[in-house]
Amino acid sequence: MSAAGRTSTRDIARAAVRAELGQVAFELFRREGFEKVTLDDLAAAAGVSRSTFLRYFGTKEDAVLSAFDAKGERVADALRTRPADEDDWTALRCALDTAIEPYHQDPDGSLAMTRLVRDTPALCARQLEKQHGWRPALARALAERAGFAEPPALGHWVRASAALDCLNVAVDHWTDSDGRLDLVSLLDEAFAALAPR
Amino acid sequence: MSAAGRTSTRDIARAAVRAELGQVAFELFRREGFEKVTLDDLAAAAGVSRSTFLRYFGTKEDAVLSAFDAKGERVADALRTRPADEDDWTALRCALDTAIEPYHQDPDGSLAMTRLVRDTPALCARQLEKQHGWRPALARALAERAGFAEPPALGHWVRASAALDCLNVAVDHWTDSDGRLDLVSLLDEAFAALAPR
DNA sequence: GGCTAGCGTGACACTCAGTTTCAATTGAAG
DNA sequence: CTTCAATTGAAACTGAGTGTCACGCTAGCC
Repeated sequence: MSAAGRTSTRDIARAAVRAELGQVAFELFRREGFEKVTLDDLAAAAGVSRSTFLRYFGTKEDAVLSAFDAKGERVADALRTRPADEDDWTALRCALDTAIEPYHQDPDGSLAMTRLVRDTPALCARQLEKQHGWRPALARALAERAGFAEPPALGHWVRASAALDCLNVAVDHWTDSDGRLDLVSLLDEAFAALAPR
Repeated sequence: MSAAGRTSTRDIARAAVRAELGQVAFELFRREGFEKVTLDDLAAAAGVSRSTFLRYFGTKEDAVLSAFDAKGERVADALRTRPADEDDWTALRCALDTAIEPYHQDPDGSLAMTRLVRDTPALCARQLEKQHGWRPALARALAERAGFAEPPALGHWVRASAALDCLNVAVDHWTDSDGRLDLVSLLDEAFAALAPR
């Protein structure tokens, strides 16, 4: 969308270019390794200038990780649509179905992406940072569900964080199994591991 | 320690210089802001060359965060000394007392440090990354306690991660209260928030 | 159908973090 | 005192990210 809010022809073109650049970057990173590839390499491979590349993605990491940006909000939205009388854990678990959808849509691509991120410290760190940024929205969504006004309570923060850990642990194990294990079961198992006192 | 294992005069000097450099960096960052301060500024303020500064701390972030490096191992060690029949949550909660000790030793310094880190995206990210690196040791310690041989089960990873979240949430709230709330109570409360199904 | 204002782009210069190399110095051990 | 290894500082280099500016294309307007 442009600043005015209307989706123009230009915005569509921009999104297409962005997707294309991201794809080129992903393939180059996979083939050569993230740190071997310079911004100049990326720009050359994509047929644009270094300046342009950096205008689409503020950093090298974001060329690959910008796909994650919307995820946090989507999970928070899913959380808000859960029935009000549902307990936090069930609501969180169900909201995370939103987050694992892509892994079912495109298992091979997701596997490759997860591996690339896991094997690249810079990407790993940046992804951690992004996920950390999801927590306020999740905690706020939990607080709203509880009927509280704004400031989420300590418990909401803890449960939001723990749920994200479950997601990460489940995805890690799924990746270690080369995508053979069932991600839904792993996620259930992760949540279950939180329960026993 | 030098490579041989013996602690020599040089090693003592090194440690002293390292502590001094860290202190200078911390004060400069607090006064001017992390990103305003360049490596040249740091070196000049500490009276050493840029090269030397970078030899002591591989990155600008580590000048302030290298204090955290040992923490993960210390918590894992504390975990291993807990009675074998204790449940994971109790053991984790008690092991984390090791981690919050510095906050009682030097509340003002800890408060300043926590704020600096929280308000500086680069430091926040780097700290997150370091903490992420603690999880393997914690998960392994839990697995050992359970009598299992090496590969920690999914549940161990989940509980190790959740415990670290509790620590972080507790410290965040403690910081927000300007250190007025009791960190031990906050940590207890955080762990309690994990329980209710 | 031209005109123009604005956006996307490329070129370039710049700052700064981090790496590497090398020569000079220091200080501990024999 | 001499020798040898470790510490340091100087300097050159790579690469990420920022800022500026001028050019060209295109959408919208008369």
